[in-house]
Parts: sequence; structure tokens; C-alpha cells
Amino acid sequence: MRKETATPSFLPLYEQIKQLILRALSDGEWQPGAAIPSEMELARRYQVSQGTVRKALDELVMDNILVRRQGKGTFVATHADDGTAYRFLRLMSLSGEQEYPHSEFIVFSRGKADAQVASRLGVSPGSALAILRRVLTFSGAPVVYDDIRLPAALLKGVSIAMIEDHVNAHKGTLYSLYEAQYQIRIIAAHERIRATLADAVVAPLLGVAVGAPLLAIERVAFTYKNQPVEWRMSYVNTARHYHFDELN
Amino acid sequence: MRKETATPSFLPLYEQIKQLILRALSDGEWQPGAAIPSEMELARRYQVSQGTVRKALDELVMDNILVRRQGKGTFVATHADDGTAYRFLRLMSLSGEQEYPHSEFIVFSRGKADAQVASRLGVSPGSALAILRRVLTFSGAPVVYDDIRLPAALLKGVSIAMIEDHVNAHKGTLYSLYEAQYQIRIIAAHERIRATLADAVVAPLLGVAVGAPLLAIERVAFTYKNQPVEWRMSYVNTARHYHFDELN
DNA sequence: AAGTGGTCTAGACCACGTA
DNA sequence: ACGTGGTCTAGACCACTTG
Repeated sequence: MRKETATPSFLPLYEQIKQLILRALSDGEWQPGAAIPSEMELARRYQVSQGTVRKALDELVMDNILVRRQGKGTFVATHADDGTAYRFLRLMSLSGEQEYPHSEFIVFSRGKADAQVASRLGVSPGSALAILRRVLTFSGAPVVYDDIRLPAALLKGVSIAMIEDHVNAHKGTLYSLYEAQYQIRIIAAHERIRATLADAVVAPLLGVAVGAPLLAIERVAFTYKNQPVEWRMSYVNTARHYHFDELN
Repeated sequence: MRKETATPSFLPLYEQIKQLILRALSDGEWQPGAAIPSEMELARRYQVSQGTVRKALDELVMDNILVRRQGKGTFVATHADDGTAYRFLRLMSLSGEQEYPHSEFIVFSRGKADAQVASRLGVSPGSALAILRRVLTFSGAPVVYDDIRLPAALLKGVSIAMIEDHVNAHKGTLYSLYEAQYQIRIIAAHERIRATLADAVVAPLLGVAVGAPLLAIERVAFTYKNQPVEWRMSYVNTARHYHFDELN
């Protein structure tokens, strides 16, 4: 006799706990860098055993949403940490050394979403965007040109001076700025990589000839619940650097 | 239940179990696609609880070295499975569809390792290599040119006819060939991606003009214990495809 | 019905960081 | 000394696959 199940969805307890914790994070109950309650406290709060909480936390740690520190507690991941500040930067020098870039901001303006960006960000074509353009330099040499766009509503009252101050004076990343000033927490991103030729706009910014080969990397960055919040196009001069990728 | 181990190890038990299982895999005790003993059997074999075995298996599953199938058992991952055959292929058409390529083999020969390849593969410069060159076509159009090199000792008695038969007639990948015929199991890879211009050798093979932009992807593929066994350089025409990458 | 992986619990003890 | 995460155990029960 076959059993008929109208509701085939069986969600494990730890998965439900994970969703509850994600919602608490999304609701801002715990701020980036702060400790969340201990495993025992969460177990009492959600009326499950500590092992079940632990399994939920395991997955959130695996997703780089939380960070465990033995003896201290479990913390909300932050882009302000020195260790994780550049975790989305996959660029290395040919010698294999990881270098950290300096940002030169060129433009901060407003614009409207074209069809492609609108589709990627899940907003209507023509809706207002904040547009940020910059050059990343490594050891003084320009290597990356970024064209970065976000829904304008997310970045209210921002100025290029504020951005430069945060990123350069305080040695932060754009993502740590989003996090600290705009309650936007980037937790994942997708990248589409193609090869292209430097055009008359990008070539002088990167100090290469028109027609030089560049990586064109289109990135969409996500916050909780896989909601896209930032789109960017990066043009990378790989004469002295490479994009690194691990497969398994 | 558990006896004290004679070796004073700082490693957690589950980590030791993981290493023992990895060694058994490396020694060929269990073949790709075959089931390994059940969790209870492994617990008896290693004199630990089932939960500890489970945690070891969890990590091996996360590394794509084992695959769990509820109700059936735990299996050694294989490149022969339809589902996982192309798991290292990060190429998609611009429309977002995942396509599977056809291989056109051009050359199978022998050569000597230059300094770069020797360094990547951990062999002496000048040592014997098997060299394989091919073009991958998607929907009939050439998209990727591969220059693939392995230590010659690993690929004894191979012929281009055998390779073509395996890859095209049996719809396998190169990695499933390594696995089935040469006991080489690829479990991970690193890629370094740069932009380059098509030269006179590659351009006609990919049907592009000399000077067209291409991705140059240098890959090193690893077997158990992070031992490098294959080096390849891929040149990718991204006019109609992109390389996909996930960050978190 | 039997066997496998998947979930959940309760409790013990270890390792680490702080006071 | 205490609280935190980290490991390990033993046992119960659930979900899935196969005979």
C-alpha cells in the first residue's frame, strides 16, 4: 500500500532553526561583528537540543554568514575584519602574492537601469540606480576598472568623499561601507567572466593600449535570501595578475 | 567503547578516520562508483561510534569525494556519473544554458616538462610528459582549445583512438577516462585565469581572427592528498560563452 | 521486513579564552 | 573558575530503497 502525502515537504528541525536565525540576522537583531547568543541559549530559545542548534550554525558558518571562535562565541561575519575584508577578491599577482588594492574613485552619479542590469538586480528597467566608478591600483599600478551599480534607494545620502574616506582612510572595502553605513550585508556573489579588448574609455584608465586584452567580469552580489543588491562590471588587466578559482 | 590509541595525536578522531578512509580510497580498496561499507560497519572497523564516522563522511561528501544516497549507502564519487561528469566545466552559453561539449582530438604526443609545468606538477624539468591537444565544440562551433599535459608514466599505452572512443563514443570526459583506465582520480583543481589575444596557432582552430580576445585558463588538477597530476592550458572564445564563478 | 543514511536528543568531557 | 565552542558517545526514531 502506497502512502499518499499531500505535503511532501519535510523540513528538518535544524533547517527551520537555520531559517529562524537567518531571519533574525536579516531583521538586524544581531549586528555584523557582534556575538550571537551561545548555543545553549539558542537551544533554550528555540526549544531544541544544543546539537540541533549546532548543526544549524554549522551550515551558517559554512556559508560564511557566521564565524565561530572557540572559547569566545559565535559571531556575525563582517567585511570589517582584516581577515575577511577581501574574501571576494580573487586577484593575485603572477608571483602568487596576495596584494591589497588602493581605490581611486572617479565618479559617483545616478542613472537608470538598462535591461540587463535591471534583470540582474530584479528591479524594473529605468529605475533609479547609484553608479560608482573607480580604478583599483596594486602597488601604484592601475589594474581594475569597476563600474558598480546599486538601487539608488539603498544608498541614500552617500557622497564620493564619504566613500573615499571609508575605503582609503579607514582601509575598508566597499562591502564594509555598505555594511556599516547602509545595513546592506553582502554574503555571496556570482561572476560571469569573459575576455574583451580595451576600448578608448578603459584603456587610458588602466594604462594599456586600445585593443589590449582584458578580463570582463560581471558580478552580481547578494544579501540574505539570495536577494541581489549590487551589480558591477570589472575590467581587469591581467598582464601582471590573474583571477584565481578553485574547483571541487 | 573506544580504546586509547597508542599514537599521541592532537587530531580529532573524526579527522583521523577521514585520513584512514582517504588512504583506503587512495589504495584502491573501493573503486569509483562502488559503495563503501555502511556507517555502522566503518564504526566497528575503526572502533569509534557511528556519529564519529558520520562526521568524517560529512567532510568527504562536502569535498565531493564521496556521495551519499539515502537508503542505499555511501558511494565513491565518479566522473562516470551523468550528474557529476562535467562538474569541473564552468562554461555556459550567454543565454545561461548549460551545454555539453564534443571533443575533437588533434594531437597525442610526448614531450618534456618545461620549467613552469614541472613546477606545477611537482616533477623535474625535462621529465617525460604525455601531451594531448583538443578542441571542444558546443553545438558544432569550436569554443575551447586545450593543451593538456600529464606525467608520461601515468598514461601508459594510451592512444588517440582509445581516447576518442572513450570520450566520444562512450560520452565520457577525460577525467572519467583517467579514472576508468589509469586509476587516476581527479578530485579538485585550481585555475588561473587571464585574458589574452588569439595567436596564429589558436585562431584558426577556434575560427576567430588573430588578435581576438580569449580567456587563457591554466588549470592544475589534483588527486588525493592534493597531489597534482594534470596540467592544462585552455584558450576560450567567450564570444558566445562565459566562465561562471560563485563566491561566498 | 531489513538495511541504509538522516535527524534528534542527552550527557560527558576536552580545548580555548577571559577574568 | 567559568563560559564558550569542539568532540565523542549511545540510543531512539524517521525516511528511503530494496527484496
